[in-house]
Amino acid sequence: MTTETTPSRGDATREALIRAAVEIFGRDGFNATGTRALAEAAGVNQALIAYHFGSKAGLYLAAIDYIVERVRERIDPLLAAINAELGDDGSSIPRERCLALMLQLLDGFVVLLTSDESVTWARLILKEQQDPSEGFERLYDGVMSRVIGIATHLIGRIRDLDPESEATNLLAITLFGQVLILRTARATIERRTGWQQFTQHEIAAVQSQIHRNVTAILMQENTE
Amino acid sequence: MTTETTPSRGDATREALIRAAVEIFGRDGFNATGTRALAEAAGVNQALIAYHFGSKAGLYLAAIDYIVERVRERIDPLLAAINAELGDDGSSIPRERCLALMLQLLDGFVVLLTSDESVTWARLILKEQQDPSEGFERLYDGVMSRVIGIATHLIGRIRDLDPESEATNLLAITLFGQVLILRTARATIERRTGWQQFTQHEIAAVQSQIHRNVTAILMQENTE
DNA sequence: GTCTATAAAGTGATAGAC
DNA sequence: GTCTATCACTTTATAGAC
Repeated sequence: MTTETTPSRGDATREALIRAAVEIFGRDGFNATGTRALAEAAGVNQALIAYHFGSKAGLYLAAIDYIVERVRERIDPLLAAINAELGDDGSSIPRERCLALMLQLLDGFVVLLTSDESVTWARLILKEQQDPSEGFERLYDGVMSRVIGIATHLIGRIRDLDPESEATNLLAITLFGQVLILRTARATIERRTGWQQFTQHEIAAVQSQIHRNVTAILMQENTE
Repeated sequence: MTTETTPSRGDATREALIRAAVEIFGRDGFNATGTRALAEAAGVNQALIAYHFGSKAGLYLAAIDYIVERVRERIDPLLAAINAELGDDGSSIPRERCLALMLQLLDGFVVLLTSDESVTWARLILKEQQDPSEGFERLYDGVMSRVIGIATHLIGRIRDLDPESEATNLLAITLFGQVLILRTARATIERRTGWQQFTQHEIAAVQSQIHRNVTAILMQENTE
């Protein structure tokens, strides 16, 4: 009657395949991943991939959409809170408060990037950054543009810059670079710090370092 | 007579295969890359991969070694110059000079990471960071450990920290994160800045931003 | 919606001629 | 050192039974 139906057997199959796809596509890449490996990991028959998603490529895009949804579940509340405080044109907010919001945003990203699930997501997203496919559009529109958009907005207020300018975007990018390195240089960080996984201690250490760096960068006197 | 011989036909085949391997393994990953694609890109016969390198895996490791050599050609002079100035225990060097050396090191990395060749290298290295194979050992020992080793040494002098400590390594990692994001978030940066490639203007913009950030981070008053 | 079976094309490695 | 031809598998997608 409506689009809201009770979960059917097919829905369970779709879900199992998508979870397996995020894991296996992320690890091996699209071309190196076989439909048999996907089906086996999901515990379903190989022919069901074509039935439910049309093709291996269809399953891949479903996996990308799944990642976007999971990431947005985590960051949308944070982004909404910042947006609400910034308001339509609440340029009366002091820069110290904007810095605090920026640090909150980065803290959220540290937590996200140190979560176990993010290992798999990061692998897939990194592949799309190096060789964008149709999936990158969905990642960019769903996650990246929203996050950097807020960050440039905050930075614009803090340092009295045009949020759309090349310089502001570049500054935002270098700030996030400090956090994203947690996943991009994964193996090297394990070697240098001995960290095998991120517990409360490691997360706090990273957040504290990021706080010091970002405060120093954004609160320094104007130069040049 | 000696190991120094004139280049033979086989040497040209080896070189062509390695160049093709860096390109194609980097783009598609090890498992998704076919020996026929490698041979065709190199303009040689498919059977010559097994003849010269034993297997597809042998060619892959030769490609990793090739990248390590090319990167070291570029960074070893810089590292040697810094090491020479630091000396055996020249703790008399002022921290301002150490900051200048740190900025030189990061400038060199900006130039390296904005070069056309580095697009391909970065793809392969990123894959090894996410899923380390035997190749990662060679990358880490040949490049990463040397670079971060120097950086933690410099940071130790500038901020009076133990170069081996977790905190110093974490600080060094966040500094390099600002630069490495140039390649890791490749597609997003193109979207936000409109930069299609890195010319003199883009390189200067990045270096200038990194200078401001790193100076602010390393020269701030001690906190906490 | 799920299964088995299979068609058509692709895989890495190798044998053997030159 | 390079070639062709081929072996033994694996691949995606689909046809058709249930």
